[in-house]
Amino acid sequence: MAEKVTSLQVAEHAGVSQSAVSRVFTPGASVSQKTVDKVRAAATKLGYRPNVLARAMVSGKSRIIGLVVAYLDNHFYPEALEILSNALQERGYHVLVFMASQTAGNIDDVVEEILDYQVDGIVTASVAMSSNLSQRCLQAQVPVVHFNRFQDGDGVSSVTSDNYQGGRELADFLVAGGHEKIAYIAGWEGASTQRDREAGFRAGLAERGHALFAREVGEFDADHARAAAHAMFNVPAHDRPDAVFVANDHMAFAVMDELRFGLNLKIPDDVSVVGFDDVPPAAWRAYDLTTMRQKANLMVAETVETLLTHIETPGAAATRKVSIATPLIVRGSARVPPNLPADKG
Amino acid sequence: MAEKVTSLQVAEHAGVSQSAVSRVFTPGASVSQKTVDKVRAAATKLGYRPNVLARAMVSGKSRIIGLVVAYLDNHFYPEALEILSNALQERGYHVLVFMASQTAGNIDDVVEEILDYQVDGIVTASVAMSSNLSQRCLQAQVPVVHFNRFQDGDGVSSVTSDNYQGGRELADFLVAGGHEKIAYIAGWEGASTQRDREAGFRAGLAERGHALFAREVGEFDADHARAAAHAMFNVPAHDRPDAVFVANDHMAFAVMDELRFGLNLKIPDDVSVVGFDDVPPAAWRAYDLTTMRQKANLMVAETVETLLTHIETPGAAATRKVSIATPLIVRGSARVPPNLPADKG
DNA sequence: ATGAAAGCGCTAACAA
DNA sequence: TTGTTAGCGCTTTCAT
Repeated sequence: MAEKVTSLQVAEHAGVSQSAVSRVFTPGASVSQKTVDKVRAAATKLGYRPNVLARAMVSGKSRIIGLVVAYLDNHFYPEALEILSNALQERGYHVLVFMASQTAGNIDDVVEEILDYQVDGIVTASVAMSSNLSQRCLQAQVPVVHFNRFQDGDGVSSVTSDNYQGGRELADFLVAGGHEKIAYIAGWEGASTQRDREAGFRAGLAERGHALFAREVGEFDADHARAAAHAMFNVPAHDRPDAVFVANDHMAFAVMDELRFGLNLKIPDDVSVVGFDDVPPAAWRAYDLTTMRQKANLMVAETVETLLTHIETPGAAATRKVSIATPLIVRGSARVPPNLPADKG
Repeated sequence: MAEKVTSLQVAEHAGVSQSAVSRVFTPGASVSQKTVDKVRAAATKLGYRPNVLARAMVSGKSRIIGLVVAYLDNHFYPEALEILSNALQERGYHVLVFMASQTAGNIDDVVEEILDYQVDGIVTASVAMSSNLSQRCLQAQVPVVHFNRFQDGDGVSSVTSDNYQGGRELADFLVAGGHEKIAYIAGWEGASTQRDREAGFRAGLAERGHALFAREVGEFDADHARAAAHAMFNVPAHDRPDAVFVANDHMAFAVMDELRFGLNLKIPDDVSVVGFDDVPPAAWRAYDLTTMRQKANLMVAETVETLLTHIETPGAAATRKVSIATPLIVRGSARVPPNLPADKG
């Protein structure tokens, strides 16, 4: 029936000092078995549990990680969030969510708010930070890891896929598949993922004596992507690409729908489509999308590792820029090079 | 360069008392404009921001809402989470995420952990709580709202769609469409949403002189659903249903894929498929799924409203059981009754 | 309107 | 190993 049980009450019940109670609930502390027993008994009886906030105040460790995330409609992020939250939970941390509207200025306010909660660390998912802001976190001693966004300079770590190499291999794959008119539908131009994927893709094409045949911008948004596809493909057959790399799966689905149902093109007979991410719907039979897989669990593992290292050895750890290889997942949405068997992932 | 600025430092800089600083940052407090100016100036200069945790300790209000969520793969939940987090953020609250593994016992531990953070309220998304646990929250004075799960008794509020009525209208729709052999693929049997949708569906069929032709269980899981569809439809044509209601969209996509690509059936010519939720992929042309829309934003709005009412008027507010109507979204995956024009939602 | 003083519940020296 | 004593940074009486 008690509304709030404190360590002091437990102490009185157990006939020990308040600090004894504290020690019982502090992993590495020195307490006799007898004290432990008495305290545990009293605690259970009263329903006592340590107040995390009070602990945070004095210890300076809140065991809260702030997560800044911009949009959850691309299924890659919910997936990552689930893995991240689970991984941190196992290590005794929890995720406090902050939605950052697309608004540029907004992100600054959001970070300030996060800092107000005395978080032990910050993960930004697909959100760039002004170096001004990075400074602020640095001086507040709060380590930051950019997830799925590369940013150089600053003292911030980042974990990304090797987007450049991924783009390049996609170019290889399409050229090897015998395509001649290869196009690209870009994501939001402010994103490092977009930049790197495109740069790698162009480099790959160039290496094999090709160049981009057409290009539109999809902004990482389904509606924009659909419009981009329409503009790109609603042209005389001669001007129409025979392959297109769409900068992420989320857009690729909209593109495929527009091509098949809007423009009556056959995939991959009339046009090959490849994406990037390998989110769950990519494996659905209705899309069966050939794509580069972003290994979400590996990316999260590196993120957690980096963050906790910085938290637990303050100042000591160097900023890391982790880049993770993306395996090509060959499915049915793109014509396959003769010697490469399709593998239904 | 300062690492942590306290109100005391600001006070010294501004030449006022520490409590004056506190008052400046407390909305309804009485301070002279002069003091406000001095303090604000000093605060800005030093980069001071109030420590939310310290404030929480003394005021008893953490402005943290604990969210328990089980899985994010059904796109309905990320969507809801995004709306929820934004709505709370606007009201000055933030969401602390706790993943509850499917494990039954786990949920108890998770709730205890949440309570440790002195949250002001708890939202459970599609997670049931033992009444034992509800008690615990009640006595801790922490209001709980079940999102998308109905639970009677206890002192917990809940916000759901009107799943019973939704199921019933789906039955109406399929019968009116001239279907004779109507089947159902169930979700996880422990879920109130599953129970209510099925009960409503059966009632609707019965009212019009029909009965369930076949039934399988999909557990709200794509793989199970696929297997269920296979078992249900891989039979002689005579025994095959001509319509199926799948308990949520997430499963319906897997079912559609199995029917079309696994068993070579035409939708809706050979079989009509309807779902529940209206998650984004339902509108994708490759699925074009007729479904009942769960109004996520309305559900979230009610959840927030309920929760904050309980938080701000402790004890006073009555527990609410909100139920929200689900409009039928008619698309192309089901044969349409003659007099009802298809509306491409 | 303002300052002094008393905690919120806890951890971390410091003695003993 | 244990108890005593300071605070962590803030809000909130209570005087003034």
